[in-house]
Amino acid sequence: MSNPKNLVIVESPAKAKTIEKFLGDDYRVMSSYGHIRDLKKKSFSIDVDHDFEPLYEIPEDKEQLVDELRKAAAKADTVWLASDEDREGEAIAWHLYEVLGLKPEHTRRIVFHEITKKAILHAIENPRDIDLARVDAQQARRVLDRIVGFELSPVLWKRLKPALSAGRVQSVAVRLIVERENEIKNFVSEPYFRITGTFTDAATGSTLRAELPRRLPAEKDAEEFLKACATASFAVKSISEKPLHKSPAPPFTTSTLQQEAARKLGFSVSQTMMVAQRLYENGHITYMRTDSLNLSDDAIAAISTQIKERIGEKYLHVRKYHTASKGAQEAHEAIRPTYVETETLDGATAQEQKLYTLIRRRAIASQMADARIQKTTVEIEGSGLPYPFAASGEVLLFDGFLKVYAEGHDDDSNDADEQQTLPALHEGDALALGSAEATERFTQHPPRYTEASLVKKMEELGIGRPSTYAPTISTIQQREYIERGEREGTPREFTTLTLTPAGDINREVRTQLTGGEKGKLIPTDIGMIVNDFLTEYFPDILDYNFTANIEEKFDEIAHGKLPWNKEIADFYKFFHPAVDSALTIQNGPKFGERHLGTEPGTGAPVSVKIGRFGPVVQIGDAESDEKPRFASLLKNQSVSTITLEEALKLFDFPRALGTFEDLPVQVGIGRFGPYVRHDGKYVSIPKDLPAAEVTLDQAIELIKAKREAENNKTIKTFDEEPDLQILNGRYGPYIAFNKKNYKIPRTVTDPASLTLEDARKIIADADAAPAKPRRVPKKK
DNA sequence: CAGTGAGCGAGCTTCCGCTTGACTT
Repeated sequence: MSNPKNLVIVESPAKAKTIEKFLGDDYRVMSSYGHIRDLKKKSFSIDVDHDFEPLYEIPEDKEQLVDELRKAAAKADTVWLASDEDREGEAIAWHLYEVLGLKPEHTRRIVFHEITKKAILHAIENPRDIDLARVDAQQARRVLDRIVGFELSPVLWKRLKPALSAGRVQSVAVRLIVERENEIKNFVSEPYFRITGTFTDAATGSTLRAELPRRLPAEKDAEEFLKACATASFAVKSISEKPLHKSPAPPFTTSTLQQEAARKLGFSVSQTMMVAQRLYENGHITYMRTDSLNLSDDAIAAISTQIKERIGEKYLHVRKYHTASKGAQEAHEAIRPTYVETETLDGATAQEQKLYTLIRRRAIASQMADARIQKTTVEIEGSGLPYPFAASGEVLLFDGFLKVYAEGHDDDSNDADEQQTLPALHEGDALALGSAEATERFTQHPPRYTEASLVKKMEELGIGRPSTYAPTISTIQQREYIERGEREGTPREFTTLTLTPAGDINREVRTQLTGGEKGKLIPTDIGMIVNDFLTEYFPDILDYNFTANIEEKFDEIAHGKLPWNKEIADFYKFFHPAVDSALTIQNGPKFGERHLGTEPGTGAPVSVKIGRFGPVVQIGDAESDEKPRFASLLKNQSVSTITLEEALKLFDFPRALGTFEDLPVQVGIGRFGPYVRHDGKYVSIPKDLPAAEVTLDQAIELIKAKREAENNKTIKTFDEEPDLQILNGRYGPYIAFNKKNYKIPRTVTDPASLTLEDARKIIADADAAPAKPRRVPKKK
């Protein structure tokens, strides 16, 4: 192997591979894989008494890498530190410099914001020194986060429950979700009526839909209005036309990619990042953790060619986008395809192809012309009616960027009026009413956050970075501060009034599903109580503007106007005393504890609070002679809403119901919720059946159903291979073998017909298939 | 995904931001 004179170090190995191609044999390109040194993992590692000096260490899993970098650096004449130009990148360069023992005369710091040959060569010709002020800003950021995290978390352990956590970013994310939930709880939904009608142009016979722009508050108003419609004569009162321009959205950043992939592809935030990572590693897209909207000149040129050749010259409109989001550091480009002309990826999974197509179309659309739309609004007046109807229609004059890409919307309301094309009309034209209907609607509470809309909000507030959005969301779920909702929605009745041709009102009550919570983020009891605690004792840290304000200080540090440890000292002066006072437990109830009353008979106090293992009801107290008794809350119960009656019922378990087949039947509550126990077997009680009210008959039903399922479980076994079974599971038939389960391909219509050879082949194919995508590690 | 089924506990837990593998559940 040749011995290159130059060593270039970048952060990402995929980037290293690309850059190596641009530089000649004289250059070796290696990757640092992000940070190579950090504060010690387990200890506080900040010397508060000596200017907050940080104690750094090389994490164990980085030692080998650092070793290799050291060796390569020793051999090279010049080491080029090419980490990103943001705060973290500058710090990485500095840590490399320190750890590798580099000398100024052999070291160059270079930066580039796009991975093009031109940009790299330009960077090599324009080296600079490490920007120590910027490094200090990073140290301040790092030290502040450690102080906040490692001083706040133990307060929670002591005051609420062990193993909880708090931090500058995660605690604010939880706060957003808790406060939204409180808004929803306090929201009073009010019904109103919306009137729609269809009209026919008396002259031409063409029809149009119109609606009353105002809501009518009560059913009787709606009814009166409809009745008046029956006898009214209608005519066009006015027509207004206005041209609209719609501009394309900028190319993707991490946060907008996560939002669109959620809306259009149904991906979770972490799923999007995993798929994007694969696309990046395979060279299909640029870096996926970015807050930049910038596209390189080369990319714009390639996209322009693509638009001119494939879509048409009049669709081209070159645009430069500038980042508006708070705290953006723009070390990279926006997310775009590396080769925009590539439409279909070879060997990509369906998910990869879908995400790639989304990225590609969005990037292309960002360089396309505005769409032009003619919007027409027609007012329709009815004689004797207090308010006119309005009909609106859109005509697409020029599709522009919409030809390739239209951005998704968050609102899941079904109020969105579909567009129609209006017939040609003139003022004064007489119209005949075809039908008219009043529909009851309800004012909507603000929507719960989804993962993606939470990311959007976090970005607006400047909390978190592209590399941390997905991990933060999984942290607050692992801590059980929030959970993803599972409910499909609850049915709600609404009234419709229809005007009949005879002029009568036809009243009908219908049902719709409302308030679906699938995938929405909902705070748990622990999340709410931790948030109450933190906002009470640490309002400054939980302030939505805390990060934005402190970022201004970091900027001053980065510009050399403020020593970093001075800033940290100022912060610590107010923060640490707050920690001390939050640690002091005053006498009285535990934080978040609610007293529900007393137990009938004994008179012992009954309270509910967060215990060592989560929400728990306690009867009695430690001071009395009787030992207190405990019972955990059920999944659907909450510390804030549980009643004394419900709490007492939890102590009825395990409850004997009687006997079945001469053996006792019991109802108990286990780790996974309520269950029926009989003959050494357990049967889960369905969620919609209150465990406290299960009767013996119901329990026997459940036991029989379980037996039935057991009987149907085995589809086929093989004498030659007893370990291999074809079974019927909750999700259909599957093959069980060696403690592992295998999906049966859809092409097999009758699993019972599978032979041992068939089954073995399915197993072999599954084992040979590429490793399954990594799953988010579960909490231990 | 494919099944589970305590107990209020003695030695732990925790931050944010950079970046990818190496583990078998």
